[in-house]
Parts: sequence; C-alpha cells; structure tokens
Amino acid sequence: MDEECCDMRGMLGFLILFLVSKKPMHGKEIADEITKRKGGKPSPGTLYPAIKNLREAGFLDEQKEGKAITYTLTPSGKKALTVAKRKFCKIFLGVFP
Amino acid sequence: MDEECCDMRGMLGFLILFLVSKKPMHGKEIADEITKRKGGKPSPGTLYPAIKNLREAGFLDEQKEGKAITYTLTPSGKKALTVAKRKFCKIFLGVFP
DNA sequence: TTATATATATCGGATGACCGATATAATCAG
DNA sequence: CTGATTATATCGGTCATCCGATATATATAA
Repeated sequence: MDEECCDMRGMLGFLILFLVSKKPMHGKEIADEITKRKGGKPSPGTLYPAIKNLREAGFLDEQKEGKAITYTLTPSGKKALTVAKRKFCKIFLGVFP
Repeated sequence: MDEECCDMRGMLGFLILFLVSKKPMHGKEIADEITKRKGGKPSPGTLYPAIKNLREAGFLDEQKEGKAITYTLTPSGKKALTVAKRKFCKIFLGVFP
C-alpha cells in the first residue's frame, strides 16, 4: 500500500499485456504509456523483467528493429489476456463509474 | 503472476475499502465477497492484517457486535478510496468493456 | 573514429503480500 | 460447565514485485 491506500502491485504484467494488445509497442513506448497512466515511470529493472516473463510464458513475440524491439501479442497471449480481463472485471465489478 | 498472466496482488486493501464503502461488513462477509469475486478465499492471515493496516491508517472504524466486528469507512477512508478509484480508473482505462 | 544518447537487459537487495498454522475470544448446544 | 463452532488475530516464512545501479548493444553526432 502506498500513502493513499494501495500500490496496485502485481498488475504490471496484466497492464503490459493489455497495452500491447491495443497496439504493438517498443519497451520504451510501454514505459511511456505506463508513466502516463500511473503517474510514475517504471524502472527498467521493473519493466524489462516483466516483459521477459511474458515472453518466456509465450505471451509476447518480439521483432527487433535497430536498437528497439517491437513486442506483439502471441495467440496464447491474446487468450491469456481474455481470461485475465474477465477475471479482472469480475473482481472489480462496480469500481468503474 | 499466476499460470494465466497476473495474480493481481497488491489490490487487497483497495478491494476491501471498496467493498466496505458499498456496505458496512464483518470480516467474514468481506472474505465471502472476495471469494465470490476472485474465485479463491483469502486466508485469514491475509485478510485480517490487511484490515488492520486500513484501520491503523485511519480508513476503517470498527463496531464490535458479539463475536463479530462490523467495519465501516471513516471520512478519511472515503477520501482515500476516492483518490484510489480515480487512480485505478486512469491506470486501467479501456480494460473494462 | 570517438563520444553521446537511446533501448534493452541483468543483478542485488528490500519490501510487503500472501498463506498455513495456530491462538484468542465469543457464542451456542448439550 | 464442557465441547464445538465461528470470528477475529498473530506468527513465521515464502515468493514475487519492484527499484537503483550497472551492463550491453545499437544508432547518431561531432
């Protein structure tokens, strides 16, 4: 919990999967989008291991382009996201206005 | 992350605050509601320390009734929930269908 | 070429969320 | 009163998330 009431840990993998599902992205772009949403930039020591986990789980593919890497969802990642979204919506039903 | 893609840790305090805001509840009722939503019962070693944190942060009041304790939001808890909800909605904008 | 900036990746360590087992306290049945 | 059940609470330990610092690799600038 942060000073307000909750730090929303443990949601990073879910967020990444969701963001990449909207549009294939570089790690940098993912970091920027998370910064906008959370109001705090994830450290590279946070973001890249999280991406790596998703890759090793078979949920993300990568295409190297110069110094950047574009991440995309695999079919298995799409499926995992669908399941996770359903779970998420059930847990937090009523929280959204 | 669980076998799917994320375990949604770190959201328990937020969830409790949200649930109690809908209706004052006993610990047992909170546990049951979380069980319904998450599909897994929180251990007492998880739930009660989380409640205690919220109480010590000044977000929850308690009224003892026999062997049960009814938890309610304090004004400060209401405020914290409002802030946390706004944050939550910003972070997860677009996830809800 | 050399220097600088950018993107990705790893490492060590700290924090804390969580669980299972156990403890306390109150209620109820017999 | 005794035993069983229910609600709340604590303890010890595990594991994952996360950060800051650092490393590597590629691209760009001078």
